[in-house]
Amino acid sequence: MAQDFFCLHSDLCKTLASEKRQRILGALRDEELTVSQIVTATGMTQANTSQHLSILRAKGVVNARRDGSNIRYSIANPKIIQAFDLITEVMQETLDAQRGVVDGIVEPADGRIVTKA
Amino acid sequence: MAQDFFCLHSDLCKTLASEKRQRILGALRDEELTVSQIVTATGMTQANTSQHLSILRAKGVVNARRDGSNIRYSIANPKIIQAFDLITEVMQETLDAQRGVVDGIVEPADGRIVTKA
DNA sequence: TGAATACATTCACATATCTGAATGTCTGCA
DNA sequence: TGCAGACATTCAGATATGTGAATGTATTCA
Repeated sequence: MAQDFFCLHSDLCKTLASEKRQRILGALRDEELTVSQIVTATGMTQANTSQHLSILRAKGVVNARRDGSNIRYSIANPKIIQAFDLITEVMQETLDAQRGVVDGIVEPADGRIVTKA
Repeated sequence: MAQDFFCLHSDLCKTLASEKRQRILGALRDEELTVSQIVTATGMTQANTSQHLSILRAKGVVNARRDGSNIRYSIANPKIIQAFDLITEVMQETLDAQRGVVDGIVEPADGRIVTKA
């Protein structure tokens, strides 16, 4: 694997790993939206929304097309939604596991790594 | 969707969005490894490896079990690998698209958003 | 019990990222 | 051409994150 593979990979991950940008992607999940609509949907300020859209655009995560005085954004690659959903599943399963739900086994809540038989 | 959903979600993403942690996950991809083995595989220092393993452990991304004087790490949920691979695909397709490969259409290289017919 | 190995943690500092405020640019319309 | 609406960008301060150095803890073995 190329030496900078992980760098590119984590770079894309970093782009996705922002609460605000996730909110934007959540809003764009099913439809193309203008910036104003994204602002309304996310409750963020216009300037901050633009900043994050700029980052998403630069990384090729979203597409932008001008439509009159509006600019309409959409998610560039449907696999991003798939990845998003996969992370959601992992998150849910991890939360369950941390609650000790699986097999009814409860691990020590502190960070200790215990010795097992 | 719950208000802190995106927070939890991006939190997990942030955990994955580190070049070093990705290198660790890459090493753990197919096998359980001791810390020493991870250090060798990644070329990172022992202390730094431990720091990142600690973060991965805290977020439930990896499992740790003691085996004698060693501690063996493994990836907690195979879906993390799936997500990893999905991101890889998106990354590859985005790079191709940015090179203007798709449909032979080359977009302006600067950040401009042009008006289309 | 003491030394050695394997690993974890803490601290202080450097670096990156996020944010709001202010301002700039583009488009449509009068 | 001038104004208004829609959106982007820049800047500076705040906050978060990553890093090496030093040190601590647990386990094995003599």
